Amino acid sequence: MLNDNRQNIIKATNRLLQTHGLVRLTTSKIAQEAKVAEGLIYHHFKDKAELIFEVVQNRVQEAKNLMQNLPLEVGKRTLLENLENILFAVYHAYHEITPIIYSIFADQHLHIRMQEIIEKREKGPQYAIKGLAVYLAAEQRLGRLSVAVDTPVLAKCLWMLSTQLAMLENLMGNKPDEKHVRNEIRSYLKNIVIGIEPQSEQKKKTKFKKKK
Amino acid sequence: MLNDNRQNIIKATNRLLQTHGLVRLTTSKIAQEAKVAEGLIYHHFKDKAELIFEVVQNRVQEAKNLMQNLPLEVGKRTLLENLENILFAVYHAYHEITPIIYSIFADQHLHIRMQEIIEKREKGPQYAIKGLAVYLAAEQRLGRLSVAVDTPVLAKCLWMLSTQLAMLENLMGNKPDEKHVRNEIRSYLKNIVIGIEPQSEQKKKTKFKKKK
Amino acid sequence: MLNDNRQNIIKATNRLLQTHGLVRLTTSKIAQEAKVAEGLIYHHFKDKAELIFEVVQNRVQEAKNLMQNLPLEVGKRTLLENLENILFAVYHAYHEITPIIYSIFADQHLHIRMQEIIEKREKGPQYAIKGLAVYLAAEQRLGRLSVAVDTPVLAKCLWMLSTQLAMLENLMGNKPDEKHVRNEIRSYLKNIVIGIEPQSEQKKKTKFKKKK
Amino acid sequence: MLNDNRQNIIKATNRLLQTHGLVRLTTSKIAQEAKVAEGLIYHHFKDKAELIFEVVQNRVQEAKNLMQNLPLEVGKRTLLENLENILFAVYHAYHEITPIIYSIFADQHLHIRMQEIIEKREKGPQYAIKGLAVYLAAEQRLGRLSVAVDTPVLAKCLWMLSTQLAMLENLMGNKPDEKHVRNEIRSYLKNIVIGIEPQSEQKKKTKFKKKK
DNA sequence: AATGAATGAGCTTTCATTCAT
DNA sequence: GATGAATGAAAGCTCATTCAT
Repeated sequence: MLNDNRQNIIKATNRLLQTHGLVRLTTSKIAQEAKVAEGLIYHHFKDKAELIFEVVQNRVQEAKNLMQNLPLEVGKRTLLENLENILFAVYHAYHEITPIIYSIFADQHLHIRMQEIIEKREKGPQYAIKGLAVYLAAEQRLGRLSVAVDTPVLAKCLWMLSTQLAMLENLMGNKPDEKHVRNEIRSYLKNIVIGIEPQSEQKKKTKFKKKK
Repeated sequence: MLNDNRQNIIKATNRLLQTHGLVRLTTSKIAQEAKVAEGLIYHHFKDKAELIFEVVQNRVQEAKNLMQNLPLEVGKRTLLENLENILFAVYHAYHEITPIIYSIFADQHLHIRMQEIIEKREKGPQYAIKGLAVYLAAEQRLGRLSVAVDTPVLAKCLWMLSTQLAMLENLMGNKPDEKHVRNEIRSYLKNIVIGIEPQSEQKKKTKFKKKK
Repeated sequence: MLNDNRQNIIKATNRLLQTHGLVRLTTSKIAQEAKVAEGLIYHHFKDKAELIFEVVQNRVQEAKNLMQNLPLEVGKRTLLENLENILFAVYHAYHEITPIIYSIFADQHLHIRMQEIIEKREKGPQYAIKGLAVYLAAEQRLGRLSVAVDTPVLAKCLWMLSTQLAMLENLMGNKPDEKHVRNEIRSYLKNIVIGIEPQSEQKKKTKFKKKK
Repeated sequence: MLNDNRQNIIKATNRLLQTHGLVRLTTSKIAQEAKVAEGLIYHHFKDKAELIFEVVQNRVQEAKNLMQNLPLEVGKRTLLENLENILFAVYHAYHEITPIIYSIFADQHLHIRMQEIIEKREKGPQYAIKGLAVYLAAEQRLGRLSVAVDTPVLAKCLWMLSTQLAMLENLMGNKPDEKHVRNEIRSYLKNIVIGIEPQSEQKKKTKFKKKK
């Protein structure tokens, strides 16, 4: 309860970062959005930079957490179906977060400070991707994914495609549209991951029967 | 000679955008960097936004031009070698420009203004990718790329991987290191594009029959 | 006490408007005159226009209030003596305010904004004149003013003469000099209002018959 | 021909003063309106103040000239008809000019400079009114105006009413509407000048017969 | 005479931060 | 903890004026 207002301020800042961006984000707007007095911000945070930093950090952590809750159903359904669902989840995890995380590029100070954290606290993408790599390795062990595949690299590529899609959609100002996004993802998977499924005759037969 | 100072201002703005970010970009710093009076900025540009806008537009156009000069050696070398060179070129085209473009997320005003232009002047990614798609189609016609591949989609995926790599390197604060980047790209191509080269006749037959 | 500085700013602005004119009125001069920080102006007023606006409105309201406290001694002294005192009071109410109001012609933005308020809040001259018209009607009922007179119109004319006199004195740079002003007013009344006092019965009869 | 541009600048300034006011009048807008280079203004005028001063002075002179071309038809029609026409002409002469002349109040410097001119060159209202006073004296000599009237004072009053009406209409943002203005003027004349016509029986009879 | 790029002082406004309450 | 008035430095921008051409 005592920290109620601290959370209000963080949430208000997050909301404003999302909707209006870092550039015109003022302490007075934050106070207004959080329904507290402007001065209170300085009881809870050293300065505005620290507040923004906390918000961005929260969201980076959040992205990592979301990556750890991917719908990883090892051995179930087809691999492509699973990947589609996973990439869709990744897309969703990043679509909201992207504008805030990328705000970092707008401020060298914030950027440098975040770089340190990313390195020290293992908050970088490589750590967020781990779960996906583990999943792919599991499928590989089950024989549902070609052994020729380097699973951490594939995991990274899939993550990159999903997050870049989220970023492009944001850049275009598009609101998330499930159908459109799923179509995009499916088209990537169809054209890129053609070779990653094991090529032995039996398996292929089994698989494509199921698809029908 | 007449537009000397106009160009000086644009170049100075680009330099500061690169080194200090959008948030710390002030008209007084720009004037100082360009060695002109602050008022002159407003003789050549309606306001600060228009100046930033022109810089971003120039750089986007530059990237687009670079995309049209990709090392597209159809039929020569191996496909993977060619793709590696191409993705490396794309990476280079976007490495410097990425932080600037993403900065725009941080300023709603600029963001909205940019979106309009992107739509009107066909400056979006889709147009930058065209050349790459044409190349892939040519290789496909030569039988060096599986006919199962949808070339525009593959082109988009390769572009997304290259640009997202550029973004990640920026996020980590890494300066462009050819060896490192080429290794990354090669690992992507190896793990992802495994299936896009035409396989031995038997396999292809089996596979494509099933797809139908 | 809480609004102390707000009032200081308003008073300082009024003083500067009076002494230096609208063109030379800067926020920095206002802050200096009010002995506050320049930024405080924007804590209390949306912008400079709103501040000026409030000052003008205050003074217009003041003039209106003064108009409602005219020395209206119905039935006492002679009509001309009363009118002289009234017009002198009107002159005084407007002498200071005239340059400020007329300054507004010089700024289209302020002018348009003022017009809206004048219409909405009934701050125009017509409302200031009401009291004078009521007085004249009272004198008319007492038989001290010709029934041929349209009292609202006469009230308006007397108000116009007084305020225009105030304006001319300002234009000439004359400081208010009671003797001079009273002489002027007396001369107007003598020459213009000759016919408004009821005349001998015969004349009135003749006249009003003819009017019908 | 050589002074063509000088005149263009003066006319452009006058137009802008009329439409947009003194406050936001810039040399760049003037140059644009006059279709000359900004620098040219300083070949023809010492500075911006001198240019504005010349324009205001021109218009004051113009008002004086217009006052000398009033429709003074001595002995013709009825006195009230003549006065109505005269006041209407005065109104017209001042309606356009008023916003520019009163701009003086917005700038103390301009105000002080104009005061000197008004005094030295006899450009003040008193000189503009002369013609009207002469007309009234002529009518007085013809017996069409009571000998009790001090003609210069009456002339001044009539001028004040007309110009104040012009000023009020401007303040309200009303465009000149002949019907409305004539009604106003007529109402002033009816209620104020009741007594200025000679009161002998014969004359009154004659007059009102004619009116019918 | 005419141009318009260039200047720089000064304007209005914004905003992170402080502090008395 | 909480308020919001107050600060003052610095931001974006305007504009009269100059000057090389």
